[in-house]
Amino acid sequence: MGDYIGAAQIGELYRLQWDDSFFARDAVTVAADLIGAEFAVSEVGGIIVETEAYLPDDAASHSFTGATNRNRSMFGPPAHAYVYLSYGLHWCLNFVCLPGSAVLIRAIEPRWGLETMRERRRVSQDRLLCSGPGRVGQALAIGKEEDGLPLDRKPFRLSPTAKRPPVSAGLRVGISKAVEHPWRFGLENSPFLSRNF
DNA sequence: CTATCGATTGTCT
DNA sequence: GACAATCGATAGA
Repeated sequence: MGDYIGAAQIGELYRLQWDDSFFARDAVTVAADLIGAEFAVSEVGGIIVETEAYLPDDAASHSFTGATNRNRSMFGPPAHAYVYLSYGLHWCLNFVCLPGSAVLIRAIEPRWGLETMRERRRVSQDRLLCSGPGRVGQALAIGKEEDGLPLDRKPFRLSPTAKRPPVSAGLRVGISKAVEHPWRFGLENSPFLSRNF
């Protein structure tokens, strides 16, 4: 537990603390603060460039109607993974924040393990390796086994950036309920976004 | 570039 | 039985 001070209060000298206290906050704030962070699974990964927040009181959230077998880890401790299967095909990764809330990792700028990612993804351009939540799951080999694992230990590596990057905000993608909230965040003008803002 | 559509299966009503 | 926090292919402008 630490003395994390919100980014808004101390500007560029933020993220003094990178532990449970970072995630035990409003998921919308966490989603914005994660842009620019380094993230890897077994040494394969890069820079988080796109996220979305999902809240307990949010009709688009898997947690909206309460705890079930699928969303159990969303109600577990913060700073753990929540992994679900999307459309019966794509494994998607979230970081759990306060109970019933999480941040979906939507895109990563590939930086480490590029060859491994290319073998797993088999796409023509590197910009397509991790530009979408399902693509992130495939490139980083996320599956059911990662559901509920703590983020501060292997196979994960997560670390802050030295300074706050320019962040864009917009509407969340691919949902049919609670569409009006601007809870999607991205690294401004990044070529590795799932789509532009 | 945008629009549309099929794939595929765990989960919940 | 319906639906889904998606993706890739394809057709057309």
